[in-house]
Amino acid sequence: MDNMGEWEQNNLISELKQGRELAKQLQIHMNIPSSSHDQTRAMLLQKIISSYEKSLSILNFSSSSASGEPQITGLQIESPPSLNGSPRSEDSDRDAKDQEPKDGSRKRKTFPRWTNRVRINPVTGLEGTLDDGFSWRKYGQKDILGARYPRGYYRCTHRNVQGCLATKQVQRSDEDPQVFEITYRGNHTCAQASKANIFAPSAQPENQEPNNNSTEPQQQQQQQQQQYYQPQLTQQQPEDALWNLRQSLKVLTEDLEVHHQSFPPFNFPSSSNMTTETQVFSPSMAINNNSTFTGNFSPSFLPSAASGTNYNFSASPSGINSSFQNLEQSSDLNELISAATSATNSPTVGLDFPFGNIEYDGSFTFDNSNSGSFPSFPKSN
DNA sequence: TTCATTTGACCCCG
DNA sequence: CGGGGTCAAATGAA
Repeated sequence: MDNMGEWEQNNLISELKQGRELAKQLQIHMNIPSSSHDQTRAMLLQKIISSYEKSLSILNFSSSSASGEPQITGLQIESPPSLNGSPRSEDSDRDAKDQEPKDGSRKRKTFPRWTNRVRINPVTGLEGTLDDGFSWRKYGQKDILGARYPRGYYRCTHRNVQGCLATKQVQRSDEDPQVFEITYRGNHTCAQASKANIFAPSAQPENQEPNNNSTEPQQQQQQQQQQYYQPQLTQQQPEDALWNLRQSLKVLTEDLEVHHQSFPPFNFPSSSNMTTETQVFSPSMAINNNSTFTGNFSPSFLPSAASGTNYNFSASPSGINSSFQNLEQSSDLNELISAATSATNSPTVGLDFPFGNIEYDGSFTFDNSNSGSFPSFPKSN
């Protein structure tokens, strides 16, 4: 905790520097007309915004947490240990809990968590967003007291292999069935994160295709969707331009994050998210001008987005919408959701999400609860 | 065959 | 003790 301040400071400084650099680059690019540079400009702009957002969020957190809670940011740092060592598999959770006692505080600390609320618009039909571009594997579903819809539990597909402890919970809002609350815990430490974030081609294990830089996200989403709606798709490339944009956007945020995080663990998605969300929609969108995107770029996963990418470009076929509605009515949505959320790798084919577009509600929340202490071990509860 | 989801049981925390 | 979260066997899909 002591370090937190320092850490935050460093992050803040690096964010600001980053923003400055990006602004300079933007300035340079402003003078260059070609369309190809438009993208670059958009990216830079997005990055700059992200940078500011992060900076602000860092400040906010620090001030807010004053009381003693460490910040999310800080927390994140800690988590890595587990990762580094030997990745534990599922069992680890329990074990971890047991083991924790060392420090003295045996609270089970959880990772920082933040919640995004995503709204799906049946009308528009884009999709998206339930997934953040990461591959998630559903490991449970539970009916929650007082909640009409069950909560789905997801963990990173690479947990066992890479020790990625990121998890998320997806719950549909009672009041507004079109709204889903996605709670993320922990950040991705797996290769996905880097991939997703970076759009550089990286060699990746598993299933990615060489073609797209970051295909994963797309793939994932689709897969899920596929299960329910479609047979598999193979990956395809979405519209290049859009695609690039998104990627770039991601990259940006991620980039930033990466910087600070020298440590593995968490990026603060939230931070980026928070601000980002606003940014994302408006500015970036505008910049892009894609009719396609339209709202969809959803912020949904800004948080994770930072890490992942989502893309849903899809031109969604009309069919989806209808299906979506149906689902909605039935309770199938949940399933869909889960599917959506957990993506594995799916190819992108467009469209796929039954849901339609998702919009960011704009709300997201952080839980600092855990911040009180860091667990040596990251598992969530 | 491999991998993901489903689902009931189990465990821990409050 | 109850609820939330996780495990893991069973099942299904590709």
